[in-house]
Amino acid sequence: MQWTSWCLLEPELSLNAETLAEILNGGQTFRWNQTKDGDWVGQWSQCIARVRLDRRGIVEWSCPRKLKKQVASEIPHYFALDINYPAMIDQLPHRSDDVIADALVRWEGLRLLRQPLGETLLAFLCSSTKRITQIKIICETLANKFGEVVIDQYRALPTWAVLNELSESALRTCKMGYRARFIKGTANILAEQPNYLSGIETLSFPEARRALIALPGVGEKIADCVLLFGAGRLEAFPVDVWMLRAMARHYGLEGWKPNQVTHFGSAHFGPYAGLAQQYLFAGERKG
DNA sequence: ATCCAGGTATGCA
DNA sequence: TGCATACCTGGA
Repeated sequence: MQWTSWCLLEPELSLNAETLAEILNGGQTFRWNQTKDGDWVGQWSQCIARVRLDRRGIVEWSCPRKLKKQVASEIPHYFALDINYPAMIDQLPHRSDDVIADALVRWEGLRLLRQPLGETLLAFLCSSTKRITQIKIICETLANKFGEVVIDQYRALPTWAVLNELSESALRTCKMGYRARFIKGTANILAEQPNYLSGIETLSFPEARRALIALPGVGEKIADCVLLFGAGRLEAFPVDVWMLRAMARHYGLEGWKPNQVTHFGSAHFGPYAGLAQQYLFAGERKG
């Protein structure tokens, strides 16, 4: 396959290799893999792209020639280059909170990708009690078995319409176990209510969260992940076991329940709590 | 080998 | 409302 030459992402994104790995392979997306030269290759919707750092630590990208037009127009949105990160980061309580202040330095340049809502929902429905590597394998298997070819061996994740045509046992061949029932149930609802997902974008945060939780297999944690990673709702503060550990350690919240921690997070970090969550999460995984 | 994982739904106090 | 327990199974 023919790839375009490398170009800089604009406006420029400056970060170190560890932070780039955290963005692409830290658990917000499951569709990026590192090649032997250290480049990253990833997919979202009908896009395929490569990403790497230049000598100065600035992110550059390339894509299959045939997709140049589409990827060029979508990649700025995907990497949220139109979002004013310095302004958002400045609204986090870094002046009074050394934990977040340190994390902002340690993971400078960390950001939330803006992923397609349907794909984000699918990936996180597969995520319960699974490690990142396993979630990636499930997504890859789903794409390989049931996804549409984009180019050559690259296949997109199956659409919800396609998923709705599959049997639970067909889904189980993708190594997802009991999660197949949830995907089947959700696919059924989305097929009967074609505007369900797009409608979520128009709802207030609490309403959107409730609408997601109404889907089988979606609880509070997955709903918050879908809102944060797939709907640009930066006030979402997903709390999983990692975040429970991080918040217990840094803020003395030993023994708190997940929804108590969610409440603490939004009260303490404010409208961009999800961004703070991402910084703390990176630190908890990597120390 | 065998154990457990980035949760959710369900049933029972 | 709150807390156990089952649910699948691949990969560490």
